[in-house]
Amino acid sequence: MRWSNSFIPTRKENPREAEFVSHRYLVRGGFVEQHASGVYTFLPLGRKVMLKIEKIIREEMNRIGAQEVLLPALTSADVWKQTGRWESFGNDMFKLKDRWDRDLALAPTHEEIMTLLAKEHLKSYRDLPQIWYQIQTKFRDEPRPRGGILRVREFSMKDSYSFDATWEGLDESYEKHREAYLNIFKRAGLNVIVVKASSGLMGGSDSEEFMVLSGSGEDRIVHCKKCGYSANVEVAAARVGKEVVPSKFQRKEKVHTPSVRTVEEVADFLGVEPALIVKSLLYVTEDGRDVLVLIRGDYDVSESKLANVYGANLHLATGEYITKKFNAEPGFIGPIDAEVDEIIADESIKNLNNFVVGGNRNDYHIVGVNLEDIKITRFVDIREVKDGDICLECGGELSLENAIEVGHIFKLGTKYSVSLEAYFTDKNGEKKPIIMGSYGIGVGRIMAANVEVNHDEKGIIWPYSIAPFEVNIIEIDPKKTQEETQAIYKELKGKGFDVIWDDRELSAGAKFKDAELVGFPVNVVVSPKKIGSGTVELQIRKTGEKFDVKKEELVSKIRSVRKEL
RNA sequence: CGGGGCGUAGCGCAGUUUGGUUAGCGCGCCUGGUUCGGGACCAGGAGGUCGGUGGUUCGAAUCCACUCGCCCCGACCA
Repeated sequence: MRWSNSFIPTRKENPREAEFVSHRYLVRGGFVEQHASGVYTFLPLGRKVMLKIEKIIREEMNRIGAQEVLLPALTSADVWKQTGRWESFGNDMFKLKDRWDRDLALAPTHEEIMTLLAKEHLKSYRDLPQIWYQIQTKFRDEPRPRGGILRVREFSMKDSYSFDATWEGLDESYEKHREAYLNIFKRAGLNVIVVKASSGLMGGSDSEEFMVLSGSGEDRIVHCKKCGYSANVEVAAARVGKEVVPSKFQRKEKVHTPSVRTVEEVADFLGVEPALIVKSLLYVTEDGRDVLVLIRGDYDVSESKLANVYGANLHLATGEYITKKFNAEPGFIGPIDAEVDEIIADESIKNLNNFVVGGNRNDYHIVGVNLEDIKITRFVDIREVKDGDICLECGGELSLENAIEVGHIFKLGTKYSVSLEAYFTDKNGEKKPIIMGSYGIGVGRIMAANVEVNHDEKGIIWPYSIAPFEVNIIEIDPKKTQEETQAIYKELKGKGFDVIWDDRELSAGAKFKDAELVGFPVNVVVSPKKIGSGTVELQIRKTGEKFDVKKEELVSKIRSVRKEL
């Protein structure tokens, strides 16, 4: 491809709205352009990168015996209603009506549609196992799109689904995907860590996420440097890190604490550490039961963990509700004599003695309280892990880091096959629900995460495998070296390199800047001076190395150097 | 949904506080010429319903109301 004939609209300046590195560079490099909030156009370079990522994905999926299909994006509402996700997705799903006033949805994922296909055709244990996948556009009406292409409302996703007759079979399909995913991310130039995750709206038992560590990520993951334990903070478990100094309160008594509400204020006022305060939070379950949740003052409740105990639709009670129920404002409520349906406690308060709780009366707290003073129904782990907590596996110290989720795999089990009645007949003639898994990769996320991780102040540094072009020929003075450059271009093309030839009538500096911004891994500089003696210059984007190479050795040199890129 | 910020030429911005002739600057674009190893130079040129609607005023990019769009933070942690 000659650059002079290409559509590569690079820009010198950052777009006004772009704050994330990947957003800035992908727009400035002419890869993508914004159409609306969370909706992007892919320009030729962006499209090329996406296709290269897809090629890697297809190769690795095919390698585990998966077969590619393409399901509709425009779907009828019925299936979603059958599995309950018409409601549970709620506003996250783009819903529309056709001219007959029938409900339709733009699919945010495809468990339902894929299960229907399986139901239709997988009737016998002899038909199993199967793995089907597609690479397709998904639509999710995100409450807040973010970071350019990192969180969008229309995006390309590789999703696959496994269908097995046995639980062992599911384990195998899951393992195959896990391996394939590790290969895919590695080949696409990403270091991922696999973390235990919450399965959320997908349902099912086990799930793991593939995470790329990056400050721009919106997920928080817990990581143990000693043993490698990793989990999304939504599900991570740990031992409390900091022990509490013995309490100075020797007996239980009510203390006047005027206008002292938050844990920090109470701790300050009483002259104790926040860990000695037991926070009381009132939650209301889906069926309207009041649950008082107790947790050590220096910790936060993890609502995703709580949701795993009580179901997704649990919510924190409003201030008015609390005031009405307790006759005390939030900030002064506590577990002693509380009239609620259940009191549960996080394990963090198990070893506390003579601690402080709200007095269930405005401007009062109770000090010197012990566990036997409270009617706790059960202890559960509902605490969000903090930096410095202790690893349950090895006793090492845990740290929290931000990460971008690029893949997620689920053992779904029979949730969808049961609700959509996808049964097969086993060896003994018995009808059984197909056992399923579902597995997703965000194609655009791979692209964006790559830029977040691989860049410098000059621009993007693409890994060789997914670069928009592998080699860029920078011609310093197009009028003087046309024939020689064309010969080099043809040779590289002939040897199978994906190469672009920057033949534009621009100053050398401008071409270098563009090359660095767009991020070609290998640049070949052809100048009148050097070509006379039969040499060209090679520039390696990743290392910044520059060195002269004889024309005849160019191909072999690039071949040897690309292995490192 | 709550909070904050922004919308002026293709892109990035100034001008808005304190209303006043033809709305500026840089980059990009077009024409001609000179250049050609780090975003070249000279000369000439094109390009704007100042997000939209309504209002105040002799007069609105500027003031008021409504509205559309975009970005960032947060979404009840007592």
